[in-house]
Amino acid sequence: MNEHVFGGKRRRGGQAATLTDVAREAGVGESTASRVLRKSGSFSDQTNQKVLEAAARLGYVPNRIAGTLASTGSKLVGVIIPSLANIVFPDVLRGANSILEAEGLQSVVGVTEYDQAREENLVASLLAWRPAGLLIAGLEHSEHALTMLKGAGIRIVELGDIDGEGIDIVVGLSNYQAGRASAKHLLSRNYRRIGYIGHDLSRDLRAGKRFRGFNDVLTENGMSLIDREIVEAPSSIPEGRAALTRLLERSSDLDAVYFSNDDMAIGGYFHCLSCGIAIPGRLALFGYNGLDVALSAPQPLSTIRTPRVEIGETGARLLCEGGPSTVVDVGFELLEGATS
Amino acid sequence: MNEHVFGGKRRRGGQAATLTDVAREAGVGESTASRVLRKSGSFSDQTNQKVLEAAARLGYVPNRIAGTLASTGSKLVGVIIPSLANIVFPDVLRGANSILEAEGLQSVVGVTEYDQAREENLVASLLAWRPAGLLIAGLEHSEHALTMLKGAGIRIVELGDIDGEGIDIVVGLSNYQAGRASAKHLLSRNYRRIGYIGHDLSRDLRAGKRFRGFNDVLTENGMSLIDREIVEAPSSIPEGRAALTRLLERSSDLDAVYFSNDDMAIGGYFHCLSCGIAIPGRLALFGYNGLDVALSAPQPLSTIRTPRVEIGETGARLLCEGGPSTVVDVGFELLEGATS
DNA sequence: CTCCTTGATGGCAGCGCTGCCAATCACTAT
DNA sequence: ATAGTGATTGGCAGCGCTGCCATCAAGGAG
Repeated sequence: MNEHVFGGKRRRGGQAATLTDVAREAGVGESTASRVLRKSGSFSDQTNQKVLEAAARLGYVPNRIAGTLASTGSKLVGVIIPSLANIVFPDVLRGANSILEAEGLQSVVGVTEYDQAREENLVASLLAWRPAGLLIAGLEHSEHALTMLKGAGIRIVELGDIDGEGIDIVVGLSNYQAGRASAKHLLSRNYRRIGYIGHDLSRDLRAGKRFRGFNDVLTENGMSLIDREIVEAPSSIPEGRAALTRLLERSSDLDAVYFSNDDMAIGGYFHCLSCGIAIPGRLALFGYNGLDVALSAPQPLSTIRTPRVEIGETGARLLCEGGPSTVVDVGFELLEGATS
Repeated sequence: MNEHVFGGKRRRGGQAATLTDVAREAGVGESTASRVLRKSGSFSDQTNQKVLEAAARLGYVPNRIAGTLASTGSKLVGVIIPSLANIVFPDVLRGANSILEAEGLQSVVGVTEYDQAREENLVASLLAWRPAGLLIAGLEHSEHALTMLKGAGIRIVELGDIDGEGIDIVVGLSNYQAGRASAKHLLSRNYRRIGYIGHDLSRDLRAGKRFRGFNDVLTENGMSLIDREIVEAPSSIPEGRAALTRLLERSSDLDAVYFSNDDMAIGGYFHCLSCGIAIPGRLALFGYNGLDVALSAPQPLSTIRTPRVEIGETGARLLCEGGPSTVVDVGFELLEGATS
């Protein structure tokens, strides 16, 4: 009765139709309507049609909140990443999302800005949604976050890094080894006066591991960095450009610079192009990530390609498959570009 | 009793503690425990402490699914964007997320890949979570999606585009006017033999509107495009580079090229650097978006800066504030770079 | 001394749905 | 005719929490 007072399509003034409404409209029981709408169990063609029509007539949108509470386990997956400011984590997210979507799962995204306290809060709020699983970048978490993650009783996938101990599933590559490989490459090309340009290493721990690997190789060969320039900011092309300018003002005799990632390195490359610094003759540049922009430059950047989309995909796939805890090393590829 | 059989911290073999457990452990009623944990209503200091300790002892994580069902309205906000493949939408997402997080809201993200059918599915699945609001890129939606959005009874914010009719709140800029401004700029610099390089216009409708604006200005001035090269793929730097190569093979006498966005334009710029094509003397380039990489290049790209993070922030803020339906034009800025 | 207010608390319905179980029906096997 | 089978259906408890209401003690006002 009242329904028609308000226009016939909705109950009480604009409130959304419920399963009960649909069942009543179709003249069937609640559970029958539920079965039809979820295509589970069995029902006749006639019933199927009646329910579907009723649902369409009422503009019914199922309430997954209620559905999730009533059944077990939600269709949400938490994704916690450090940053959206460059393309690296969007790539990971894209890979993960493509798999999750195909499995009928929805991503709830949190961004930590490389801050462990923020990460801890995000872990708590995402777990409160009782997600089916959680994807989280990196292996280092606060003690409390670790406790929550381990106690959540869901699959936890840690992404991007395998240098350390994981909780459950780990998909990534060795940043330490990537750093080592970069140093070996530069040494094999006979660069000896090497500088480093990096960003906020205390926060971007994976960049720190690369730096350590790089340094270790230098030390093992009786060498050390000539100079370094660390910016207290997230990595970016302008920061990289400014940093190389400063570094070369101090140490003009460097013959190679290792950058914390491709963003910084492309900035450096642009500086060299602007100032007519010959590459790689006068100065070699080496990056990390293998971004499009670095590979398409007039001189492709020497860098390490990381399979970011694949990391997201693999992580999401393992999350869904429910196998045993594992560590997957997706590896990396050193690209001998034209800048070294 | 049984609790201790399984380790004392959790009920029945690993299942998460509930509010009821916490209340029992603290020796208070359910509603009292609920009030303490939400810091709403009144309770004594002593009760406060008892409940908090009990919760910590049990490792209690509130179940927001149940909380949302019991109360009204969730703390989720749906965000629907077309792509994660370049930095544009991550920027918007970043802006939105920063505001939402401060308001205690969580983003549920969906990616359409510029596909309206996919968008429709995403609208349905996100609305099923009964979000507090929905942010969605663009103004063009399928008829069914439109019906769902209008009938959802929540705030809908459409982002990035104001050339068309919105549902509720619209935050963006006029892509059509941006296209016009780009054409006027090139004409004012006396370029006359202009080409266009674009990507998949039937899907990226905002790029299509820019193209239309650009073309309209040419027509109004009795001119038309000399040639165009459209790639059937998402925009990217390598595609832009390849497209300019092809375009110049066909029409070597162009004096300017308008690109569908900065990704494509940077690709073109790299091609010119590689082939020694003088910029802007021999060929002018014009893009769209004002990406970092374009502005930091040796010759800053002539382009239009779009306030992407601000669009996300403003959209999220208006969503939270609950004011009247509005259209916010955030505007754009034409950057006279060094490539025109 | 009674009435009213205030702070603190517990009980319980019910949010909308799913999962279980029982009931019903149309047939088929004995 | 009786029991057995499988497909189809409806009823209802209950997921974990919040919101409302009732309760109770401790004052303060009249």
